[in-house]
Amino acid sequence: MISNIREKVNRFIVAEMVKRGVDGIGTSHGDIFYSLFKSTRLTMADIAKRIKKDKSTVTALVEKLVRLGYVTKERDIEDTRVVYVALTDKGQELEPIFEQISQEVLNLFYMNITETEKESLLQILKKIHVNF
Amino acid sequence: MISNIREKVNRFIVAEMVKRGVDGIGTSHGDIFYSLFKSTRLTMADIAKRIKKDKSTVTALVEKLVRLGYVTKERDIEDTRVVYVALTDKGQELEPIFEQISQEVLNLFYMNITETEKESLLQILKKIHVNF
DNA sequence: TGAATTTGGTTTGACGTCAAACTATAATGA
DNA sequence: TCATTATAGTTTGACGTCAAACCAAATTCA
Repeated sequence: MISNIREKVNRFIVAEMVKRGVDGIGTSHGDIFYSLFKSTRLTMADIAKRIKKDKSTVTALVEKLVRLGYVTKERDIEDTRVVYVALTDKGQELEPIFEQISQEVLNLFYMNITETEKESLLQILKKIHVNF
Repeated sequence: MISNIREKVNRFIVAEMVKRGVDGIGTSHGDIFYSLFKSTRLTMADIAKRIKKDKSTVTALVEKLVRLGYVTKERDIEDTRVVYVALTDKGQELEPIFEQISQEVLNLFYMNITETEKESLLQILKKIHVNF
């Protein structure tokens, strides 16, 4: 059921994005956006850590965002190994849309769920999470 | 958190299988095994429906199980379009191992979770599930 | 200083996944 | 009967994902 919920939520999010004209990006790209909304610029390693994906995965994900014009990559001058990723204007523009979808997802997610159930759920999931 | 739990559970399962000498198969293959433990033989479409994956995905998954010697494919004689998938002896042998891992996962999953919490969790997740 | 090690990223290969196009066979209906 | 439509699977192409190998630059330390 957990797998199923996750799957459905992901599909829902992607569908909502498409509905708002944001096509070709998935929830992992969304995670990168969220990180960048909070930080203006991040290194590849930073992103990998925050979105909990392998660094090689991040290379591919960011590459796509660059291709779509949402972010830019720039090498650090001091340490030429590191690459900074930052949002373009086009990328920035997605923030309100993401915020909107995020709210929508949460509302739908907790629809018909009482506040105490919500608390309870979080508590239990947290326990399960540490079990593994 | 839900994504995270799912991910961790999957990893745990795969690791347990490797630990028991079952290497190279993932949880989706596991789903196919479970279906076949219950049904002796299934068509590709049957499997797709049960494990909720695209039929082309099933083609690939089953192909791998064939390659590893766990299942066989056989065309129906009456309707030559349909293909039956069935476990080999080597495949059958995995049943107890799967059962064992399944128990282990459940135990770990619900560790430190009371029976009422468990009930509650199921109830809430079910609600969320229908929300989407 | 110069070699060894560490660190940041990319490349490559494998794989699960889906959607769309395709093939082949069955079933339907005019 | 034969053309149309439906059904079962496979193929192909794209993509996210990881691990391992790799490259290049920085750091450490002998």
